[in-house]
Amino acid sequence: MGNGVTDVAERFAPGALVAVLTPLPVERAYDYRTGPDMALAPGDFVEVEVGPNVVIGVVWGKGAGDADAAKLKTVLRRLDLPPATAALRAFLSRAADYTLTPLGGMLRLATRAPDLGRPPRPRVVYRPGAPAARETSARKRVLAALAETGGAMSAAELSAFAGVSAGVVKGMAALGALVAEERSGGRPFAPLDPAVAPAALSEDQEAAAARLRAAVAARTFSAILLRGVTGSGKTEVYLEAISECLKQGRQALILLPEIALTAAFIDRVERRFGARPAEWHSGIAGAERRRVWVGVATGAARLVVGARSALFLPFADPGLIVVDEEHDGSYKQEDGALYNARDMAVLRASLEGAAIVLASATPSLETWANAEAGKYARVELSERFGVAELPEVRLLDIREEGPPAGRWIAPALARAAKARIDAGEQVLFFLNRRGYAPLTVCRACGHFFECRDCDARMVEHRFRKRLVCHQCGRTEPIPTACPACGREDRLAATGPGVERLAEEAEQIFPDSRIAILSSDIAAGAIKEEIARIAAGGADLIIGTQIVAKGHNFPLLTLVGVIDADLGLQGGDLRAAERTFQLVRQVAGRAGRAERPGVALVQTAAPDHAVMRALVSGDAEAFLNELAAERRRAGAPPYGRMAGVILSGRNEAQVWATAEALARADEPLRAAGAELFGPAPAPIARIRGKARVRLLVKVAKGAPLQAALRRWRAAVKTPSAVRVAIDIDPQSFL
DNA sequence: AGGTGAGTCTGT
DNA sequence: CAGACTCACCTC
Repeated sequence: MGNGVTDVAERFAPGALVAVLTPLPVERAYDYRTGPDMALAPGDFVEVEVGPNVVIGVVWGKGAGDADAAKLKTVLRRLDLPPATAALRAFLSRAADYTLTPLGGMLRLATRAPDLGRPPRPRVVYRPGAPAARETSARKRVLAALAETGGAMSAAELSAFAGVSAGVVKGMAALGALVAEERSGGRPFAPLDPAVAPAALSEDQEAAAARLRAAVAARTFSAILLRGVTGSGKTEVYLEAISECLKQGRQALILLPEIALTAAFIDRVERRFGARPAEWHSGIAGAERRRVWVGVATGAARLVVGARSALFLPFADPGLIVVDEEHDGSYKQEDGALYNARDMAVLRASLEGAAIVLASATPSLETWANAEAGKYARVELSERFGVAELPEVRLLDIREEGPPAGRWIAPALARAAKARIDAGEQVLFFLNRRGYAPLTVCRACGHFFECRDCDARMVEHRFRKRLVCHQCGRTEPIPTACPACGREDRLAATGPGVERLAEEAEQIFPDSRIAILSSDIAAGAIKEEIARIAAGGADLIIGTQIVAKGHNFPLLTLVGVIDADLGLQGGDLRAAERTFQLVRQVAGRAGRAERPGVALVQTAAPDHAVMRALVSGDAEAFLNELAAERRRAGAPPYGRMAGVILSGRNEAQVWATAEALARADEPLRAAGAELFGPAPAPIARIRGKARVRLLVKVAKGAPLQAALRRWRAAVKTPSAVRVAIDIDPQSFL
């Protein structure tokens, strides 16, 4: 296979040389000797020493035999965990090759759970024992709870389920009315039952569901773009595919772009399948994290709902991966390795022989192009389920009918909003800017506040009474006097943020209930706040892009996009695409119930292709236009790119390194690639580190990674300068 | 990642 | 010229 992954069932006898991969940032597996009384096979989890530390490892195959025999150590022990499957090992290898990440770093992503080397603590569960002397009502409830769930439960589960105190359970155990029993393994995963609440599907949805079911039933790799406008019921449709996958006895994974969405989504799965799926993201920690990891590996956990890191879980036999909101930028991020979870999900599905569903109302150009090229099947949901049309989108040219200076709500928008609120409906003002104002200037001397550590302005957050850097999160109090000229009370907020917008809205709509939704709200409180608003707890919602993602507000009929041009600035390759996706998604929040929705989009560029596409609603034409443009420019997905960001504390050294890399570009030219730069990165300094970027561009199909690897190996770069290579960059920040 | 041993800066 | 501190290097 060329990636060092062995398919044949090799066994390694005591004393044999085995290659063991550890979750350290190293490129390859190291050789160890199999311990006495130890038989190992590829994929086995083991414990080994690396230097002075004991770490977890995976038997990757036969030892290479190239290490100094005197240095060879012996595998300490084989761990009692299900072995890493050949498919998982192949996935880690291929993902490492693709993203230019050390192989060990990929294994680290796949073993991010605590105490994998320790055997799990046995669980004490209770079952009914001898009849109790006195049958109190609390005791009856405990026994009824056991009868109802048909099994044994831990003390904590039992008291919660029966609604009694822990003391009741303890007392019954002491009397012998409950018998304690030790069980190995953690709390079991409740079985998901497809028959609990089958969805009532429209004809359109049923046709789509049938195609997804067939893809899952085929038990081979296939990729499907599931496209449906907001409100078309995509989720119900792909839950049918999940249902089929569960019937096939295979596991399924649903990836969501944000943790904030998982809680509500899990409730929804519970309603459909009668039990909660396993949940995986950075907020799941400790014993629960371990339980899910092991459950996924043994196959006990049948369905996982999680953030991008869930893609690296050690599934025993996955049959379906769903990437919801596949166009979402948060699938591409740095957590140890730079990877796009959507692309890696396709790779994993192909290696696992699984189906993959990429769901979106506004697919990314990459996915759309793959569907156009016939690589992905295309399943469309055209109707909005039980709803009127997609909201009508109208542009408000703020150059002609804009608000007065220092104000952001145009009179026409204010009038429309007032009419809706008076009719008892909800209105949403969307502004993708947190805080009060993006810029604070001294009117006396022109001084403005910049972050000490970043090339970025400090943003005023008036509610918190702080200036905040949105790059590094640093905060400082808002001074009353200008630190440059010392004049008092001359500092002026410039430009809009959601907080300032709320202030303006309060003046226009003094009798309305206004709610702000932004990521500044604590993660735990967001779910309740959304529920409160959805139930009619506010007349006017003012929100950042957090409102664009998957929340339903049934009373909402008017969306006002305050500054549609915001995302178009900065000359980013995907600016137009992202603006279209975001505004369209936000607009789609309006008009869920029988009332049709309207979106009023404030722009100073009404002739821009994005704005025209938003009005016409013709996404297909817009994508065709974008595709033609990218094809001409040889840009992704019709050409390939890699972004290279160099960063370090010493600016001169960072530049010198970038220039040295730029001079040594023969390996790149040999592969037909072009190198651009060095240039200062758009954010030239973050957390005190200077940032310089290079860009590598090559025709589609050229060996980009191999060329990059040769290039990097040819230039010796100082370790004080970090060189991050981003394959298929999403943005150039 | 995390430890080590060499190289380097600071203060005498 | 000693002692602390930073940083490149290695891990089978």
